[in-house]
Amino acid sequence: MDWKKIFPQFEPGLIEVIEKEAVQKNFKAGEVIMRTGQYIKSTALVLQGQIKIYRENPDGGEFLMYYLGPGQACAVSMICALQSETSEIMAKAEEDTEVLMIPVQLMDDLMNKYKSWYQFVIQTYRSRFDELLSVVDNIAFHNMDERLEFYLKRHADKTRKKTLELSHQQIADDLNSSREVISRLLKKMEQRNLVKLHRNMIELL
Amino acid sequence: MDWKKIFPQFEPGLIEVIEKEAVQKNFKAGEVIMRTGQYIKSTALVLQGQIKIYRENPDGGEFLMYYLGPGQACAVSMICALQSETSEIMAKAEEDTEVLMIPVQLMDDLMNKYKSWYQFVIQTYRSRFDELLSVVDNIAFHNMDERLEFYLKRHADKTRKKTLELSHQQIADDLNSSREVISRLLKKMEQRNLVKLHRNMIELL
DNA sequence: TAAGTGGTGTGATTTCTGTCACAGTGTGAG
DNA sequence: CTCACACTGTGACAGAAATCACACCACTTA
Repeated sequence: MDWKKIFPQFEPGLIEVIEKEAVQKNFKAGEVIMRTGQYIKSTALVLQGQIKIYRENPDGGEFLMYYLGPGQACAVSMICALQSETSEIMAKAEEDTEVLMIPVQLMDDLMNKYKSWYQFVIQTYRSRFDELLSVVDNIAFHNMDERLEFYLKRHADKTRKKTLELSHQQIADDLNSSREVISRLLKKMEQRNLVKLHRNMIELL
Repeated sequence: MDWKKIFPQFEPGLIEVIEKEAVQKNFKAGEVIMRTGQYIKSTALVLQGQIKIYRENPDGGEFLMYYLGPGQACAVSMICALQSETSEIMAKAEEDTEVLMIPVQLMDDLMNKYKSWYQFVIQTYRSRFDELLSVVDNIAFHNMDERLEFYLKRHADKTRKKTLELSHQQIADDLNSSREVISRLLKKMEQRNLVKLHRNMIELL
């Protein structure tokens, strides 16, 4: 896998260090990559696939915030002042996924030595921040029907498919809602000719 | 006003630049400091007072995300790749407030030259990010009664007063709810002996 | 083929929230 | 003092969403 093509902005020295220190890991679709509360040992650069980033509630719920695709990275793990910080978020593979794991001990050094890394971190933090702002918009200002439409469109975008292989229960979990509510809203969308419903599959029109 | 005491971590060279280039501004309580969509011309360092940061909805609503106090800074304005970016948020003075305005043109330069500035930016971004995560928690997992309690406690913390000078309408606006709902929930809190209600004032017990 | 499992459709009910309506009540301006 | 106005309390109602209950269907496995 030629990961250098996915991060073309990285400078030669940086590439060398990553080549030496980073480890590639693969995850199957559905696998949990990072749990809430777990110690952060490395930063993940996504090479292939899609990762979903969740916020978890102590008493049971989970809530999908955003996706990470090829060329993107987990913002939270890039700036760990302490070595012993724990994760505020949960990450799950949406598709089969390849990531490059870089030990957090290197972060400070990379930031100081490699301008291209520094810019990557800054840009990552900024775009994740903006994404969080739209998440807040979504739940603060919109009802479940609009949030569902947004969810389906985004999922189609990220997976580059118009037929979404999702059960109503999975959608309800991601939106922190309940299966019945989602089923009913989807039926309404079908009546408005926005989607066509099948078993374990939703077709966007 | 001796702002250097509020940012003791800044190194001498950085202090010199800020001294030369920054402008101090004062805002009265209630005044809007930055509007959504406005061009960002400078980054604000808070010296005194409290600033509330809002997310706005195109059709009317606003939603309080977090506060900025002395020693803190607006994360969004610190990393402006382009000179011509517009603000994604709205900022309003909660109390009478003093801020130091640093032109955004200097940002790149400061980041490269002054390690203490660089660390300040990184740390600012990180804490604002964490704060946004708890905002998401709040609205994704909690009902209005819990959100109201959180709101009151935080307001008391930030203003360092146990008697909050707020009308029910103001609270409703900050929570993107309605006055009647807040009135009723406050009454319930009063019955549970959590607060005592007065005109334009809420006493925390 | 029969039984079991997970996914889906749908009604009934309840809780939470937003909206409308309106009545008091404290405060400040004139 | 009195009038206007903003703030507060409350009832009635509507809609959104969660929950419970149950029927039905598609697919797998024995």
